[in-house]
Amino acid sequence: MATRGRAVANTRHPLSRERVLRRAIVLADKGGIEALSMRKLAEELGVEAMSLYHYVANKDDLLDGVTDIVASEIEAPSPRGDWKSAVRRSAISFHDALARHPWACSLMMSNGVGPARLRYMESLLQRLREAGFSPQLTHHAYHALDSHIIGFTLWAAGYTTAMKGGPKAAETFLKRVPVDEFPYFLEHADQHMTPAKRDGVSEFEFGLGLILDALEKIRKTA
Amino acid sequence: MATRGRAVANTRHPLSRERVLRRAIVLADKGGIEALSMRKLAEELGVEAMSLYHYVANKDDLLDGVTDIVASEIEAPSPRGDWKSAVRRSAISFHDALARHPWACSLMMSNGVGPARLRYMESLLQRLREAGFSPQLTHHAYHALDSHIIGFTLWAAGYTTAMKGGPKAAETFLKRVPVDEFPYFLEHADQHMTPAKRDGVSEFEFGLGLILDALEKIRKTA
DNA sequence: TTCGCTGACCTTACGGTGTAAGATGCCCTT
DNA sequence: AAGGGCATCTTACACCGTAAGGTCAGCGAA
Repeated sequence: MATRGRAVANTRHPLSRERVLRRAIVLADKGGIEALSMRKLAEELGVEAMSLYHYVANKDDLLDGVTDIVASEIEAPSPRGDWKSAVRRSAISFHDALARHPWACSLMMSNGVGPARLRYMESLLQRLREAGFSPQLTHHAYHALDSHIIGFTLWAAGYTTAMKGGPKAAETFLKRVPVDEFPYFLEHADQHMTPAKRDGVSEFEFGLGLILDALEKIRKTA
Repeated sequence: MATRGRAVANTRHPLSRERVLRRAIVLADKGGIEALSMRKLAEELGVEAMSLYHYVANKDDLLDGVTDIVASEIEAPSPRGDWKSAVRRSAISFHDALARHPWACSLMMSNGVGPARLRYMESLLQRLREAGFSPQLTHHAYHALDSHIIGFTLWAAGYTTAMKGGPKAAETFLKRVPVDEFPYFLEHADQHMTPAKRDGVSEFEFGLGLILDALEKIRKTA
């Protein structure tokens, strides 16, 4: 074997933290966060597991790294235009980034904030303050928005993975629920299965609009 | 050894699914969800790991079980009084249950809905419908509330675990953030560290009130 | 009484995980 | 040519979930 057992790919395309993190994202996107192990990631890179430890301190560090890359995909709110549509656009881009990488939802919460996340937070807080929100109201607005974005997307991630394997699994579950005992639950589930029974607005954007409108009202009366 | 190697505790207090699940909750409350392993749980019960498989099908089944026990701690909205305070009370009790068992947040999302969760959902949906919400608005209201409750509590869980080991770790992190570059972030962090700089309302209840008020407004105009 | 069944519990084993410690050997500088 | 740095590999350990099958107390039937 060339270079006597040393992985050949590395000589043409050496490893780097960037490359390790990128590949980790690909792996997690493909098979979920539980499919991302040091050994599998190393194999994907044509390398042994322990070699990765020259680029990440440990697995937590790796997770911090990929989480911040996902955070870097969030679009900061534009400083121009009205605050509501700027914040709405940014929130939707946050939601989209998490929808692309569903495994990142819980990491966003549990892990520390990296540089990209920090920049996003700063830009959102600044946009709110400059729109005339008080420090206290900004504080509360930030948390209301963050909770909604991550909470909703986490729900959506669980929902879509539960729907994997065709809708037949879901149907057989629903068949088991007695109609006379849980009519409203079944009505709710039905609205999920047949989009025609909902209005056009997505669940995410409805809740987002709710929060933005309520904030606007408070801002004006204050 | 009495009974020739068989664990002695069991003869006085035999195992049962209930007992297994209860102990699992105690273990998770103490050391987080990652401290809950089949082997440690078995040891806690004075038994070998494989014995647990007579009471749970596998670890997922165990997690489903404990999740539904947490769900059973949620207080259903009262059918009396105005819908807003009934739903608020119920949402707060949901938040409290998750605060008692922070590890349950993500399980609530990823795992299937058990009987207790089903009853909670039904009671909330019913309360909304009977307050005059249309099926569509009920659908959206449910998701807005759920997202806020779970999203916020998940954030709080991560925040408090990050604060473990005293506030000195957080302080040294904040010291590293340049004041001139991230003034609004630091203002926000400061509001977390010194409660006096916030108003009296908790972040959770503020966002909850926002959503409830906005829903009430829509309900009345519709 | 004794047989045999049942079912609760245990033993062993396998393939997976993260990672500590140290060996190896290429490349660059001197 | 000698030597050092450093990227990579090897080996090893403790832990994980769980498949397969063994053991034995207690009980009902003969």
